[in-house]
Amino acid sequence: MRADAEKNRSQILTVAREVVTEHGADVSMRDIARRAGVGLATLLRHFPTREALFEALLCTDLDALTQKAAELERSTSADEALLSWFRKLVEFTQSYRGVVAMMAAAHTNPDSALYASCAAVHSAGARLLLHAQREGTARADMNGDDLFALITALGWAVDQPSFAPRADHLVHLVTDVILTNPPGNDFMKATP
Amino acid sequence: MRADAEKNRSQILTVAREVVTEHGADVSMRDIARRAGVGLATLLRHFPTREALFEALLCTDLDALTQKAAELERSTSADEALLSWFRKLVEFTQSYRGVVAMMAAAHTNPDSALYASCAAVHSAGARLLLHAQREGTARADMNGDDLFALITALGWAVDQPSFAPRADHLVHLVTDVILTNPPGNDFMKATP
DNA sequence: ACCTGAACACCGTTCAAGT
DNA sequence: ACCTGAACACCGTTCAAGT
Repeated sequence: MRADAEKNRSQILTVAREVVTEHGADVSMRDIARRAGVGLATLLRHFPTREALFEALLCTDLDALTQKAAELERSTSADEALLSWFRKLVEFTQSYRGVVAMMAAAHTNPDSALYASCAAVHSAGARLLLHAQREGTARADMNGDDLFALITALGWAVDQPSFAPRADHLVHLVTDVILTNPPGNDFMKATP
Repeated sequence: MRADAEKNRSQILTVAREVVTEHGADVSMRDIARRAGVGLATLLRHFPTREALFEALLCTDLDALTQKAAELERSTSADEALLSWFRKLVEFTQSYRGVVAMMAAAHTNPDSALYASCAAVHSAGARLLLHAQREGTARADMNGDDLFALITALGWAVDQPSFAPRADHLVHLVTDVILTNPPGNDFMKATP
């Protein structure tokens, strides 16, 4: 890549991170190009689609998540690994507003620039689930798709301003359903 | 309202129902106006926003849902009432693609044309939950917001093509978390 | 090679001009 | 009263023209 092209590319990525952090994943590509000081056409040749841009923005974090899954699998018990990875992933979905919806859409069509990363995260989660199921600490009537659906659904809900305040509690509720013997399962005595 | 205006209004509603059923809630207002054979400006004066249009499209069903809650509260046990109303509501969210996201957004801002209906549904659900909690059949550490969040999150997930096939099972998983003593809770023996 | 402005077909909003 | 076409400011896509 030519030097000026490389400079444009990194400039775009830096600015995109700022703009998206501020205005969410649905911000117009034109705005990003404007704030990066390049033509819209230039932005679109570096990143032909919005998802291509986000693939570049997220790949580091997504790779870290798949790696984290393997790491947790080694270091702790299967149920704890699943639980804390679940939390990590939900937390990740909050990195930018609207990014969960994009990932869920990408998960559907293999042509998306985000498809590969999503698939990797998906199977990393499926592994953790399977492991916990073999030990009997995760409920047996679930598969990787269910896990991914619950995580993204949760991420989407927490994305909504009206549900955000209950975020931690909602995570707690949903993780409860996954583990057969959740830690501190004393909700009968708890109060809202 | 003048006779021709009334005719336009009902024509718009009929056509909108068709178009939205086919293309989802995000279809362009222009398309609806086009297929209804009226100018775009006409459509927009009858329904100034997309949400105003949907309020008209959904109000019958939404009213039915709030009424159904009261009906169930009388006719069956608190946990069964909560459970079957939950299912009804999730089912309703599938009436048009993308309608859940709109309702969740409407739930946030009181200026939305859909706000009132959403609030009514919300409090109907909260009542059912409270009733079941008093009997000890629904977990105590939940409130109406959590219930609404779980339902819409589930509706959103089922809206995604990749998660749709697991819809019934996902509903089963999430309802399990709400009831303290779910019916047929034998998931340890079940297989995916 | 790489960048860019402009043309294009779309969107929802607004309003002056028609009946 | 009600309807409508058109102008407007936006969007993402595409491409011929520039360096």
